[in-house]
Amino acid sequence: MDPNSILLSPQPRICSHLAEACMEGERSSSPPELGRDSQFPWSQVPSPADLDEHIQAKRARVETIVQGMCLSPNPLVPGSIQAGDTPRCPETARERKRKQSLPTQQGLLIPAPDRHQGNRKGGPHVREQLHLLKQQLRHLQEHILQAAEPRNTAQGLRGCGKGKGPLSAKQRNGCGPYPWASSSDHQQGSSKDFSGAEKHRLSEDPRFLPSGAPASLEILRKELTRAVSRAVDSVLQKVLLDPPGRLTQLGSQGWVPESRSESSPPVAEACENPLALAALPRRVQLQAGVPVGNLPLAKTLDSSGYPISPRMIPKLCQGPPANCPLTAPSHIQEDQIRSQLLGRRCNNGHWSSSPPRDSSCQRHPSSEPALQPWRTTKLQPLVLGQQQCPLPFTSAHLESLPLLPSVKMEQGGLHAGTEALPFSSEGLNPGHLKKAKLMFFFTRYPSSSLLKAYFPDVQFNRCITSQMIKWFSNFREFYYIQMEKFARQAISDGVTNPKMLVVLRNSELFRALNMHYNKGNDFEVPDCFLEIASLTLQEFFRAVSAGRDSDPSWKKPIYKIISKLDSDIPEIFKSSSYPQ
DNA sequence: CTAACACCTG
DNA sequence: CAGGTGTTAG
Repeated sequence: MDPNSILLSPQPRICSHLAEACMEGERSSSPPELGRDSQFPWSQVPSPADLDEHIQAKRARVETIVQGMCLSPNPLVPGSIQAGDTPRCPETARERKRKQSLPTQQGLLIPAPDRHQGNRKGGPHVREQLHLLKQQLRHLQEHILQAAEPRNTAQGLRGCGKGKGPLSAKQRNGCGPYPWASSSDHQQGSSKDFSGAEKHRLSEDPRFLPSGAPASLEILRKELTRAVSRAVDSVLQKVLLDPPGRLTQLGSQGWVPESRSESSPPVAEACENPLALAALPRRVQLQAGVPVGNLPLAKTLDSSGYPISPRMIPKLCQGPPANCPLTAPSHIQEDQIRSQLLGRRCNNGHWSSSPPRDSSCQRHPSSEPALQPWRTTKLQPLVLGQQQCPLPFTSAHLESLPLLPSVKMEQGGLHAGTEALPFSSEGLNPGHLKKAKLMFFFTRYPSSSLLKAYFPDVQFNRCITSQMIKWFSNFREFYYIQMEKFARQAISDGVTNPKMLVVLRNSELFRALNMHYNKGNDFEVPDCFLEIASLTLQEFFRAVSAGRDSDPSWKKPIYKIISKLDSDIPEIFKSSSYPQ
């Protein structure tokens, strides 16, 4: 058994890049600069003594962690490494400062396969719910209208429905006219009169308010809007989420002996189900940023890789083409070599509502048979189209709903009617934390402005902002610790080629991360995250292998690289009620 | 001075 | 995860 074959690369689904320009702007304008120390003092040589102490301490810490791992078999990839062969577990490891309670409890994962709360019935059921919600909404609407009667009779609200006036424009042209509609929504012909436009007007057009309008009406209106937003969101989420087979393990096939890593066609193929996906409404395809696989990092390896086939740059939904960083050949100052990394940006984010049917499918670009699925080093890049990507459901649409009431009406109580969502009226709640964690899959270094954009229901102030920034800092800490830990583990396991280190969904590392950021697995971790994770792991591996870790600041270069790999976050996250 | 980051602790 | 600390940079 070749110790080098670890974690084989999953055929990443293509990530879509439908990004929203807005985010782009923010990000680019204020790239996550690792704090102020962008210069990476690693060049400065600390005093020996000092350095030693420092390193010792850190190493001890990591080793402690690693040691913990030693207790659990097959740290990297289940099956790839024998339980017993973790050769050297640092004997020096003491110093259990952090209680890194790495679960390792695979027990938790076991139930995963079947664990989806049976929401797979995305079809009729959901449709019904939606229909119902619509009716209710209509009733409410009528009530409101009656209240406001005096004024808007003239406008004839009824009629405005068809004029998808204002909103239609906003409705993400290109993404389909039914922004908030679920796949099944279209069909409901009748319900159509109650289009987003109508709702939009109702909630936004001030003209509908009786001039002298009782404040209560205003409040009612907002509440209604909000409730509707949430309702729609939740329904959509049900449809979109439905992760029936996520996480199903690939089993030991997760990795493949190096020897065949490049060419042998995976036997386990089996899964391409474009059809299923095709059925989805607007599949949003994605793109993937640049393959991470061959990051030639220090080696200048092939340049083959970024094949971003032009076809891929489709203008998918919203995103102004401009952002398709796919081709980004950016050359970065110092890390010219790693430039490729930087250019990539993946945005996909999908809840892959996973292919309705065979969920357990391993992602393989079915349409691109030519690519060798196993290629650990070349993460299958862009195979375009990809029905693979199960429809991320460009929330773009949704966003318009939930955000309608941009009005920051979080004036204290008043959300009486809505029990469910814990939307905040102040401060951060668990829901926000959860959302932040999921966002971490896309962005490791969110700017405060980005956070503000994605947490519309939060009233930011210094404290809140700091707290959220702190969250991400903590997320990163955990992330990097894991990376270092696994990188060292790989080294001790005899891995020599960093390219062999790829984070797969069935790897221990992935589990650890997923457990931390996505407990419950109710979210499908985007492939781009796996790529970033793989890359991070490789970087740590290289650094440690090269003995760079003797430098007190050896991680900074890695941080810098990673900080540039944030992806765009799916629009749905902008919904204040997102994770529900 | 502040924001943001990393690192350490509890 | 929150606190605390030290650092950097604007």
